[in-house]
Amino acid sequence: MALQLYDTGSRSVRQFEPLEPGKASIYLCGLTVQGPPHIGHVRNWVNVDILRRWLGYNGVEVTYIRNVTDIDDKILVKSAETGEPWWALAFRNEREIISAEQVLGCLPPSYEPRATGHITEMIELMQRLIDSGHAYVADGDVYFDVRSFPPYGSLSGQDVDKMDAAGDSVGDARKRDPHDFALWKSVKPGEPSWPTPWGRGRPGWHLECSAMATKYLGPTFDIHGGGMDLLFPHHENERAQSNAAGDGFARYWLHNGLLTMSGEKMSKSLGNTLLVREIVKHWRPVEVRYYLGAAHYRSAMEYSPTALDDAAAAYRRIENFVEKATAVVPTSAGAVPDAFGRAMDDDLGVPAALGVLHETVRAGNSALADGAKETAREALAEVLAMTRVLGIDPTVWETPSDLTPVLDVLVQVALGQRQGARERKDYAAADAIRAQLSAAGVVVEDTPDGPRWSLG
RNA sequence: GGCGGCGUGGCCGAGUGGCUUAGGCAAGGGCCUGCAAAGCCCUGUACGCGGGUUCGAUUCCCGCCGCCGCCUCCA
Repeated sequence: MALQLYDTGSRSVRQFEPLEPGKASIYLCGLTVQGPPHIGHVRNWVNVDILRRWLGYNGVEVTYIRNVTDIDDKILVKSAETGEPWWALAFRNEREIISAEQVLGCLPPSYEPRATGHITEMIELMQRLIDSGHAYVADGDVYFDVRSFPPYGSLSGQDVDKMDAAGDSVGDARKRDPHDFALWKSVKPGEPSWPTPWGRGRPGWHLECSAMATKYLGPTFDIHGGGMDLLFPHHENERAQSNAAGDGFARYWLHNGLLTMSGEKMSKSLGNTLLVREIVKHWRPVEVRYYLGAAHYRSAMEYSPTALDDAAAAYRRIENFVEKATAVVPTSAGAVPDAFGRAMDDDLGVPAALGVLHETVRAGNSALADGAKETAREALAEVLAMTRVLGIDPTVWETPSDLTPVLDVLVQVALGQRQGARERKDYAAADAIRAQLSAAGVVVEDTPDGPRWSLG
């Protein structure tokens, strides 16, 4: 396939050539399960989901790993505050991640490894780093020696000598260099710990991703993703650990633009979060998904309810066409238009791809109006193919309830009466019926083929 | 102080050295409709500011202003 992706590592758009033709391996930094997921997190998942679906459309088999960080400082702090065991708190939030992802129609990862389940792999990696002189032990902590790895900083474009030192590092005599970071933290009273050759303790944040990515995807794999905010230090450190240990690690680094709210990054620390479980109370999940996926994945995005309303309206336009066309010229998904494919191949140009989608919808609507059935059918097949790639296929998202047939009978009775009134030219009575239905959420439209109703 | 990015018409959001009016939403006009709704057609004339390069810049270069992210946990 002709997919090109912007690779942060080389700061350029590169042809995507997987390690193994026909297959692609993707690692995404998941969440530290200190809290439930907000829409900034899901934006990232939706974008990866679209990448995955596009690869799948092109016949590429994807292995997708997204980790769960289920042990870290914040989880322990929260646990101490509330009295809920750290593992219960972590698991509760992990389950909500899975729920949020399902609600927004993301295909589940191939696997979601937990940090606490991979201590052995982390110890092995640390041992390799210590043996090769890239890590050292100090008072039961294990640190990565950044000066031993000259490329350190090049992924994120940082120069160690010009960086501010981490605030908590100043005066820390255990570190050889203030920029050294902890691979492993020695045990503190009351905290969970695991045994290592250097004493008991728990993993630092960066180590786990290297250990798990290479365990499931191999020493070298295709794509490593995550939010832009993880580039430094997290991804820089991951790459340093793995490359220093001799692993090729990620071949393409993809970074997702951040979602801001009131002009600031949406984040748990700042407290300006909008949770997935909250937003889906106000908008249908597919509309939320359309909204989150509509901007280019690398662009910054400022949350706005108005923009969400606009996105919902845009999605309904597609949905309306699919409903109408399916009733007249039913068909299944065909191939996507070339222009759509070119847009997607260009670093996942979803905005441009949506342009093609909407143009196809317009052509389809025109064809329906003109009675050009074959043209309409072709448009529908294309629209279904495109919406499937974007994960917004209306025929999948439509969830008729068991009561729909019952409701249909009742609405048809009312519509029959309305038709009678219209034929008598008693428009006041006809409109009264329509108004009553509308008040109950049943939207009635008159079409050349008779009235149709839907739940607005 | 260092690094990266952004500033497009009412809003969201693409893109390019001179025909693309990208696309969506909203608005106005029209067609259709008993009236609506949906749909279709038409309309807005935009690229932060100041220079420079060029026959020509929104698109390239320089400076400035404003905004965002990272340099500390964070998708």
